[in-house]
Amino acid sequence: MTNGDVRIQEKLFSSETLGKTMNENALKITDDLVIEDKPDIKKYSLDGVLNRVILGDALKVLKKLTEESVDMIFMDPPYFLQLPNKKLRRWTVKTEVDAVNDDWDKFESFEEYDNFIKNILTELKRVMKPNATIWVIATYHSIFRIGKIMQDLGFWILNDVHWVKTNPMPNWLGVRFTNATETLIWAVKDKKAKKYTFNKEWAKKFGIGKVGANVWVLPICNGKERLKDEKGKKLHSTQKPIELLKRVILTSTKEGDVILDPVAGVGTTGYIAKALNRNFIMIEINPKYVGGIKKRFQKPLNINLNISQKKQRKIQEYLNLGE
Amino acid sequence: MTNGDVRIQEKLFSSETLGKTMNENALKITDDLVIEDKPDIKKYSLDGVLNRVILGDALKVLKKLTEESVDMIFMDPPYFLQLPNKKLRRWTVKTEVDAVNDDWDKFESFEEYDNFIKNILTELKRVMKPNATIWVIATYHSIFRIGKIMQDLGFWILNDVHWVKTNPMPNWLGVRFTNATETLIWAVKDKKAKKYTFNKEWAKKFGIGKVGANVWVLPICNGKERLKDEKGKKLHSTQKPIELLKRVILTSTKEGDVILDPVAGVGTTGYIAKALNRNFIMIEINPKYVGGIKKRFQKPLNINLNISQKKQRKIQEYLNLGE
DNA sequence: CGCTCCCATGAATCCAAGG
DNA sequence: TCCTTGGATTCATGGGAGC
Repeated sequence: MTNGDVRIQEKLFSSETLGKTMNENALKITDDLVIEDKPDIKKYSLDGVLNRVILGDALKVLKKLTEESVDMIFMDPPYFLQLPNKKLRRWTVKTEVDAVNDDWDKFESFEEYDNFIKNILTELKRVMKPNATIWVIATYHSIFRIGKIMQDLGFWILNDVHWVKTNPMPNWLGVRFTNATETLIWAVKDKKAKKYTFNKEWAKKFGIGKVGANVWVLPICNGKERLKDEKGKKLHSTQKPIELLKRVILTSTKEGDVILDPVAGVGTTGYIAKALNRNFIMIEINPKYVGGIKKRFQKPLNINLNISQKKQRKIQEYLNLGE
Repeated sequence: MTNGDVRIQEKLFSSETLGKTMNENALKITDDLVIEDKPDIKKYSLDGVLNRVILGDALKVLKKLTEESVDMIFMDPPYFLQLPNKKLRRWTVKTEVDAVNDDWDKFESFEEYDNFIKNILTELKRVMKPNATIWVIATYHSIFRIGKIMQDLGFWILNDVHWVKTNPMPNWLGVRFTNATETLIWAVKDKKAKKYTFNKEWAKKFGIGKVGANVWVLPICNGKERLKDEKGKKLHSTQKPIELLKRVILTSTKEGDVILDPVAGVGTTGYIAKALNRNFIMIEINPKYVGGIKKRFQKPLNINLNISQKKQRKIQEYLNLGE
């Protein structure tokens, strides 16, 4: 452990570690980690984008990627939160749009959102190898639309995996159940796809029960793991936990695989991919987030492969029913 | 407890009981419990169908029901499982999995399925009171389509509630995560609907954690609770657990409310509704299932309102992580 | 009657190879 | 594409036989 290393010590998830940090090559990557997409670039070779972050529009960049070139995709798209104050938070930019007519706006917004998802998924399907798999995560605000679009595009759903948060924001008003879950859809390109990667042993370790169930219990991203800006504010509003990506990657990829994240945010996917000896391709349009990724990649990471006894106790405690 | 009573003693869900069984009136209901729908019937009054099972096609019957007349709807539609033709064999005991193979779950295409769901939901929305709520349950095979259609029809989703089964059938070939969940969508008619019924105390009791989370852990329906035909085979391939309906009804209705189940199956919804002093309207097209309902209603039921210590231990045990 | 052992079974989009 | 068959992957639960 060299000076300046800031190892992410997930207190709740530490017992044994992989014993491998990102190697020198991985660290050198930071020099030319980012590629800026430009209109005059017509096509990207796989080698040209491997272990790179492409600063640019997801859809535009995806169209330039090589077909059947990636082994796994993780996508964490905008969630399309419709806020109750009659304003919509759009996924494109952080502007608030007045809802003049609720019905009209709802229809417009759904259609716009659906098209965005459909277009991205269409390109993602194109760049997937025949036996690649894809993960998409969202909450109930949009996961149903996404799943339906995926089925319509011919994706064959393998599982819905439910992330149960041990520390959700309680619903203080008491007007509905506390929303403590996010849903991940895991799918292959089409019904015929066989021999995709599925590491049963990891799945059994992560899922509750003894059968490797489609339910993962883990906390949201906070503490040292959470990236902050210069003002100490969180850099990204929905940064995903390392543990989540660890599970996704370990259950569905092999070492050396190519993992694509088209809406990378602060780059958790690529960061964990690298630490687990996978390759990544990330796309992100927001320079602020890309800056966060660059900073992040300067620091190696130990991934704790096992879940500690202490964490197990914490989770059990959380899951306790009744009084 | 009179002679001949067969009380369902859910061993795992007994500690305190409601102390009320279905009363004499409820039992008398069995005499004229079933109404057969006919083309010459143009309209049903609310009184005429209250606490009755209508033998007929869901869509046709729904069109004849009074608008804005029900407080809550529970729908358990076909899931469109699309199971493969070849049966799955257990290699140890040389038996085959008796998977769902009912005609009612067969559709030609997603389009046909979508239309089926959309048409029913449209009528359901019509008969809902302004502040009524609706529950729809399904698995990943179709829940995404259903949710998307609901949103498009203007339903406003309050929660997705995840039923985690303590005893799912394992994915023993190890090609995907064991599918241990079903998803319930809980929604109001539209975004404007307020003051719908939500009993926070029950929600907190049922959901895992201390915040009333949207995750319910309970076993599938089996044992004495499971209805059998004369050959001892399960009467309905997808009978829902009493405990599930108990939770749905207690969290989202008041005593005296009208609960509609348009695809009633063997009538768990109405049966539990009655035991909890609610009113029901059920629609079911299959005479075999309606026969099951009639038989079922001849026996009173105690609902155990609390979850026993023993069951709590069992659930915790199931949820234990790691080895 | 109680206990143990055995077996059946559950909303399952669960295999691969060869004819 | 359909069907058969070899091979070697599964857990919680409850009923019933047997002791």
